[in-house]
Amino acid sequence: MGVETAPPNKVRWGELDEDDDDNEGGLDFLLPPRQVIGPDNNGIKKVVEYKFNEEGNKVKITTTTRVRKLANARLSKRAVERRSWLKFGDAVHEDVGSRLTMVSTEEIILERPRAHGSKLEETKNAGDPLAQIGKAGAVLMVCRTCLKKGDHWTSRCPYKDLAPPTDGSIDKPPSSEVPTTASGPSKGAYVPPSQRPGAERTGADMRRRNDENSVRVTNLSEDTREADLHELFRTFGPVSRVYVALDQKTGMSRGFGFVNFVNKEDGEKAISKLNGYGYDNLILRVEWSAPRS
DNA sequence: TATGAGCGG
Repeated sequence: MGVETAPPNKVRWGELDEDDDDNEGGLDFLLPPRQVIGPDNNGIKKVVEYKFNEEGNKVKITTTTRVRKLANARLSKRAVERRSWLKFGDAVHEDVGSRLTMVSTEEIILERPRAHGSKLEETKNAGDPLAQIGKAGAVLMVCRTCLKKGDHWTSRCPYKDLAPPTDGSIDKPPSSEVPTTASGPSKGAYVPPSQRPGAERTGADMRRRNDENSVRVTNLSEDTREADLHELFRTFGPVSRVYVALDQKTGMSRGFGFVNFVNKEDGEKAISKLNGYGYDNLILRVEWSAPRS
């Protein structure tokens, strides 16, 4: 009386004792005791027990099981703390500890970007405050070279090779001690060799993108490298960039590439000389490239 | 087979 008992049907299978399969016969006292080894660090638990089988022979039974790692001992302090948090949302109706993970059935609408200025966008976004963000973003795009707003990034400035804006233009303090790139190198400021007056545009500068005078080369053999293309095309004049399209996954050449010439005439020459030229067993196709979208 | 990668304030 008054003894606390576990509620019926609330027994967890994992806590069940495994020796509820007593063999009738009552000879079990003749057997060595049951041994439990582990669980070890990998959660492997071994149970060695002895029984009489149906023919009355003594048999040894070894059971190896993987047990769940004992929870709180391995949890961080923070994780233990989290367990006492109040449940919220749909989970308030859940029993404590009944579920660690909730599956959200909430519907999440994802906006599909649409071509700018398409009819659908115009009508759908009318009066939608979120739609204004895109326009605000355009205003944030201010070229640091020519200061034009909403047209291009600094790296794409059509005037990037021309003189930078002079002092006295917008937003500049009249007499500033602060060295600026816009007003040319200040005394003693480091200027990379590639940017010193008279420096030739080669090597490292080739990475710099310039879509002008871009020549597309197709039907390249798969082992053509950018260096090979450069060798081949540089004979016509200074080359500002060489690119061989590679497969993102395999790293293999996709068989085409681009060569940018500093001077348009050199591109013309290259096209007229190299288009149809046999290179590595293949006939090259060389033509002006369409600007990339 | 065939028109490049990535970086933003």
